[in-house]
This record gives sequence, C-alpha cells and structure tokens, in this order.
Amino acid sequence: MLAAVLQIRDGALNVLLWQRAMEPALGRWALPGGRLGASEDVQSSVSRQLADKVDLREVAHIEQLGVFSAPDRVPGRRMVATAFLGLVPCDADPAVPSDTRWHPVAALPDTAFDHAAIVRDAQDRLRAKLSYTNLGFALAPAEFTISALRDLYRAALGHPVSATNLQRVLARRGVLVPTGRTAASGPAGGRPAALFRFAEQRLRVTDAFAVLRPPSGEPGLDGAPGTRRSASDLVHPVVT
Amino acid sequence: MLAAVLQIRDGALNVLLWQRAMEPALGRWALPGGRLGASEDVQSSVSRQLADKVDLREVAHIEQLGVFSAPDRVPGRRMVATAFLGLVPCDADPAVPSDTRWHPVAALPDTAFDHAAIVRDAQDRLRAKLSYTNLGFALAPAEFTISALRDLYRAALGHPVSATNLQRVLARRGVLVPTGRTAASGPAGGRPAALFRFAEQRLRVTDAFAVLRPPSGEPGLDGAPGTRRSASDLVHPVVT
DNA sequence: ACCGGTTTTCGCCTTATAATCGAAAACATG
DNA sequence: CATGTTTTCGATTATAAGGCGAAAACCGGT
Repeated sequence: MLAAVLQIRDGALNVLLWQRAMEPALGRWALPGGRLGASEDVQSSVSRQLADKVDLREVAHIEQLGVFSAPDRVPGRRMVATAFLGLVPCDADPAVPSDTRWHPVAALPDTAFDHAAIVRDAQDRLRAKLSYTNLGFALAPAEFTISALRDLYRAALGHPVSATNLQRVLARRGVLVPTGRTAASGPAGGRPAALFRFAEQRLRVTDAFAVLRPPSGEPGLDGAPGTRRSASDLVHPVVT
Repeated sequence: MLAAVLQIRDGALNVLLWQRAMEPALGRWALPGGRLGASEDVQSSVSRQLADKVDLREVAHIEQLGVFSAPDRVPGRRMVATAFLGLVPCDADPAVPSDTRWHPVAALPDTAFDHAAIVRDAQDRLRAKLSYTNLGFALAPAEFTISALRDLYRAALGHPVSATNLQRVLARRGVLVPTGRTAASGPAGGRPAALFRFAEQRLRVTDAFAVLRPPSGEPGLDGAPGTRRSASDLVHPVVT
C-alpha cells in the first residue's frame, strides 16, 4: 500500500516523499503508505494512509498503479506493495509533516527500496493518460488560463506544448469549457486571457483514441446486450 | 493471485474457468489461481499456478490487471487478489483438467465471488490494447491470413472489422509483416490469401497514439537525460 | 490621444492517420 | 473459357492534430 502523490510545483513535476527514521533504509526517502486494514479495500486504505501526510481533500484523483512484489524488494522481510498514483492540483499547498517533502521527480534524492521505479511508473502513467483522458483536471486549479494549463502539461509531459494546439484538442473533445470570465492582464500588459475549467472532475477516456472502430451504427455482435459497458463510463479505463 | 486466461474459440472470446469442488461457492465457476509463495513475485506465482491448468508454453502474453480487495469479496475470510490477464493463441488447444472448461465471456456460467467482474476488466483491457498495441500477436497463430486475423479481432472487439483497414493499419505501424507464402485456396476457389506474421512476439505500444507530441526533434526538458525511457520500450505501457 | 510592446486568440493551411469504396488480381469449378 | 469467389490494391474521403501568422485586447509612456 504505497502512493506516489504527484503535483506540479515551480514548473516541475514533484512527488511527495518522507524520510525514514528507522531501519531498514534509515535516512532514505520513501513513498507514503502503510498496511492494509481488515475491513477496507486497498483504495480506502491508501486514502487513510495519506490522510497522515496531506489533506485528503487536496487529492483530486487516485488510481491503482500496480503490484510490486519482487521477493527482495525490501531487505529483511517479505513485502508486497500495491502502488497507487495520486494527483494534487497545483494551487493546493497542503501542510505536510516535518519529515515529509516534495521532491522533483527529475532529481530524486536517495530513495528507499524500489520506490524510484514506482515513481517512474507513476510518471509514465500520468504522461500517457494526459494524452487520451481528461486527467489534466487533477493537476489544474478550478479555473485557469490556457497558458497556465500549457505550463502544467509541459511540466508533466517533459516537453514543450503548443498552447494553441492544447486549447483546440481539449476543446474539441469537450473536456475544456470556457467560464466566460477573464484573468487580469500581466504586468507587461497583453490581452487578458479567458478563463477555462474542466467539464468534469472525474476521469473520462477520449472515445476517439480507439482505432478499428465499429462501422458506424455499431451494431455489435456481443452476447448479452446491455451487459456491456460503454467506453465512456469506464472510469479506470483500459490499459497498463 | 488470479488469472483471466482468454482465447478465441469458435469465433468468440472464451475464458478458462474451473468448477469449485469445495465451499465457499461450491459448484460455481472460478478463475484459476493460488497463493503467493515466499520466494516468487506475483507474475512468477501466477505462471506457476497456471501450469496446473494449461501448458504454460501456450500462454503468449500475461500482464497485471489489478488488485481486487473488497473486504467481503470472498465470504468467510479476507482475500486480496492480484488479477492477471493471460492470452492464448487461437491455434493452441491445451489439455485442461476435467474440472476446467473454456466458457464464452458473453455467456458466463454461475461464477464465484467477483470473478465475473474480473473477466469483464480483462476483456476491456484486451479490447483497448488491441487498438494501440500489437497485442494481436498473442491471439493469433504464428502465420495467418488477413481474413483469419480479421475474425480474431472481430471476436475480441465484439464488432465487425474491415479486413482492408485492419491490414493497412497494422502494416503501417510495422506490426504486420508478410511471410511471402500464401495459404491454399478455399473450397469455392478464390484468390489464395497471403500469409502474414506479427513482427514481434512482445508487447509494443504504437507511438502514434500519444497526442500532444513534442514539437519534432523532441528536445525534452526533463532532467537527468538518458534516465527517461522512450515510449517504445515500455513493455507494460501506460494506462489502466 | 497615439504608438510601440506584449500576450492571447482565432482562422487558415498542412500533415498524419484511419475509414470507405470499387476495381483488378488470382484462384477453382463446370 | 466463362463464371463465381475471395483476396488485394489503389484512389478517395473523413477526421483529428500540428503549424503559422494575423488580428484582438490590454499595458505604459510620450
């Protein structure tokens, strides 16, 4: 039960780590987590563990990342961990305990166990899902300009992003809606930017990323009609 | 530790289930699996469990599906299961124990616990990955005609697929290569079909499915150059 | 009030990829 | 050799993404 909680800070992707005060891996930096309780599922459990580190209301999205189970991943005793990816909007600055810090994923400190690999997987997952879902909602504030959103995507993806293209791709998919309001101009003037928000605060997959689509009226030769869920209500869609 | 092992049989997607001979859920159909050993990771473990049910050499691909952990998913005692997706090429017909059968996923029998939901997740994962990976290799024989492959995709996706389009989409991506040989004509004559094979037998993600790409030379403003893995060597890519 | 400087926004065009359609190719049978 | 069947291929259309530059909307200073 571990979580890689990511947030964009100062234009870079950061992850929440705490410094271990005991063996094994004393002094190294580790992902927050804990043991699974008897009457909770893994998702509730990880949420509960995180409550010690950050204000839970700040975590906009959380999902399973995978199971890490190499027998020797934790020296001494057998530990099988279910890892999660958590995302915090960039305008939140949750209070964290004194042993806990945000670290840029591009320059991790000395990490414990296989936690560096888990962070890499989390980053990969985030990058991929930014492409074909509305996952940006979990990184952005409630209201934002396109430029601000562009900066978030650039930090998360690790490469420059065209504001024009971002705007249109997201608008066409219906994930971005204008609020009608505008932001104040910057110090040097310039046209005031329109404010946008994400249409939904829940993960949704872009339909169009599926290739080899059904002809058109998509008759479907599945058995059990009505049993099949439509692509758009898959919350934790599809890949790993 | 459970596996939903899928195979196309008689033009429909099937899953391997065994009938429980003990409580709880006596008589119901369950996914094969077992407990994690002390010195193995979950993937090795599931492979080991499957060895009892099918010839392992027949399983062309296996990957993590997710953790199922609702406290009451198994009545009586606490069971947290890591579920896997396994795929068997359609030309294999592994010998299975007498309590084990293939069942069409469209018409599952009385299933135990939450196994029906796991099978649905497995099917969703397969459908999605057929779109943007070369995962078809795990469903198809070593050599096949486009028509045969079309039938496999149709069965897995649940909707009609154009052979022409399938051919070119996969060829353009470089996942399909002609062997040069041709199949024998059918009983009614017709032009003999060319035989193809998948270029690789390992999962590979189509690069192009990523949107919001880097400008062109993809400079990348990541830290730690060389640390980052390229999209194409992600074996278990990216989504869930 | 006007002018240069700045930032955002929008329309037009190009490119990339997928889907559709129909004609031609290659075989079997009578 | 004509006919029917199946596959293959080229040409075309459709859709989505990326690139580019002009126009819009604000600033501060002259």
